Amino acid sequence: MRKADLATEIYEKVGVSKKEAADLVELVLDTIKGILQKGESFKIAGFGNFVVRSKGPRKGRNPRTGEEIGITPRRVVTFRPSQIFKKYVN
Amino acid sequence: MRKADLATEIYEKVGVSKKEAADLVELVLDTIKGILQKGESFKIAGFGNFVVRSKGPRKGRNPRTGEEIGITPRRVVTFRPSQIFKKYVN
DNA sequence: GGGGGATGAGGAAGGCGGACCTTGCGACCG
DNA sequence: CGGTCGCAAGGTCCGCCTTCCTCATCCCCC
Repeated sequence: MRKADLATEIYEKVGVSKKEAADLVELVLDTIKGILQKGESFKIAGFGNFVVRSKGPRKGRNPRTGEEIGITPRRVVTFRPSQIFKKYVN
Repeated sequence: MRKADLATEIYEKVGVSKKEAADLVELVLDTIKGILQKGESFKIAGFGNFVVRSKGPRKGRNPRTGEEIGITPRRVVTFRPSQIFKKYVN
């Protein structure tokens, strides 16, 4: 399932052209991306929260050589799914 | 930042009414939610992937009593942010 | 637009599962 | 065609997950 497939689903749901569907998908996602890039968390009831978290330094390693390397502190975007997803246990 | 704020941002970006903006936000998010609820992963280049993962049984506990409780296996929706978010280290 | 009812979300304690993170290249999406 | 993603191995550390109550949000209707 990719972005194009999402556009298709929306195209089938609503009476818009495939291009319009693709455009608005792009618009919404891009807007969310912009919000997160500003470092701001983002909550959607009945869906989940995008939370920007700060991670401290850590040790990683070069997967090829196995050499240890320091991982710099950074901000990461995490997604906390809504409770509703718990229903889909199986 | 909440869903209503996202609608406002989109309203400012594009020449649509606030209600229309809210509607299409709802539509896109709801569609994504539906995809994930079907247990299907969902990739968006330059944004991130929603991956449905299966989690095995585990032990939790009642936070009030401290009593141990078994956690049933389940499917969870995780979000793997795109590489582009790594740029926003600080 | 504002108020009220209803639904959803967060937090607390603590242990452990598992996700993260490194580099570089091949593959594939866009 | 260009840019982005996935994967490889392995250790560390983080955040998940329980229950229940409170608060905020949200939706609806006037």
